[in-house]
Amino acid sequence: MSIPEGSKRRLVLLERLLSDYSEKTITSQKIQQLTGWSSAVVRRDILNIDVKCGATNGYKVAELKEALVNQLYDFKDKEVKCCIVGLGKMGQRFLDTNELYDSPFKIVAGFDSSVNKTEVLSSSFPLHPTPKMKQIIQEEKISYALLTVESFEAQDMANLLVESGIKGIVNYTPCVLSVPEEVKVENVSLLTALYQLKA
Amino acid sequence: MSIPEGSKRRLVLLERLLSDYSEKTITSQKIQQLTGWSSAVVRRDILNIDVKCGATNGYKVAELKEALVNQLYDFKDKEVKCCIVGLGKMGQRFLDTNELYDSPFKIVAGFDSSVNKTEVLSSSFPLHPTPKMKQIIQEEKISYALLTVESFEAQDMANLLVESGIKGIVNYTPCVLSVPEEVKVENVSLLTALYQLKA
DNA sequence: GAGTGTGAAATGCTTCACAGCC
DNA sequence: GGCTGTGAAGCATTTCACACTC
Repeated sequence: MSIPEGSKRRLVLLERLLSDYSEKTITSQKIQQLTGWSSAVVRRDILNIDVKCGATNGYKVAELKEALVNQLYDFKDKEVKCCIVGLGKMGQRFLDTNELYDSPFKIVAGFDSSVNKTEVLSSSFPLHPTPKMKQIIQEEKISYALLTVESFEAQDMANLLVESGIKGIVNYTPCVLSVPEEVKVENVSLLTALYQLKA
Repeated sequence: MSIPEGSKRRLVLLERLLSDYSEKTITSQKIQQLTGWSSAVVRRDILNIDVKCGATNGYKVAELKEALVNQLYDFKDKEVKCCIVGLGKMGQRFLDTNELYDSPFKIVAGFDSSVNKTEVLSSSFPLHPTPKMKQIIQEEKISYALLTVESFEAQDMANLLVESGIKGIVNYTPCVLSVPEEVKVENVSLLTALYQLKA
């Protein structure tokens, strides 16, 4: 049984929400109040994951959260490897980020076409020139990429990532990437986000 | 006539796509190839905006793009004002960004709870302590905010933004924000994006 | 009694298929 | 002839409403 797209999007956010929810239980109405999704939608969404933890007085937060994590994400590997592609200003900010601290995700490599960048910059993980990308992604079994290159090379780098077997791309460029269906893309460029808000 | 949610999301991306498309015309099939949306969906989406520019040999790119911009966004003001809320590491990177260069959006103010930050940091736009936020957002008619504070104060700052009359928030925190229906939120935190990819 | 879990109805979105147009 | 524009059918999601559980 595959979970519908919209439902999945909400469930991921629900998991995020529960991560900093301090009560022991939560009702679908409370979730409605916090998120704006109708309580009926919330109950349907939760029906999509295989859990019975809410027969009365709302859902048990801990159980619900655990079920979400188990069924939404498949974390048999404790560590999910990521890499940065593009070490200009946009990419450099991830060199010493702690945004992923305490999460299953970990940045394990950086790439840039300019050898200058990869040699001069320093970080807690190795930096490589682009020609080594495919080899390293495959050897290290890197799952996801942060695409932080300039627009003009965004699609080329995306192609290279696809060819390397990447599973998903967090797209920091304002470009619309063309990738095969099995590769997922999340568009997070500031410009695109602002256009989405305004529309 | 209000454009459905999913359709709107695609149309914004279509506008982005056309922005760096060099041919004079484009067919729905070509768009399908580039984006993965079926050509029928593309034609339906375009039906939602009021334009007839494709009777043969595909759509005229220039006309289509113009119609998209006109009907998706309401740019009677040439400049759409934005502000940064939170001037820690996450926010500082926007102090000298050129990501919005050549776009209608412009960052015109920054806020932080620490007077230390607002006085020491320098940027091309003024930085203010949080207590002045409401006043300045209203005086300057700021439409959108980039929320780059730490998680623990994310919801409080969101509340303050709502109270100030903000129209939308680009949410760089991994928190799920509770805001009234009329305020839009785009979630672009790295962590949330990675979870969305994995689900 | 309050709130979930879930058939069944209502709605909305996507696909189909084809007439019409350049 | 190729491609759009669009009714109508098909499918998916959301809402409703209520039996059921604690």
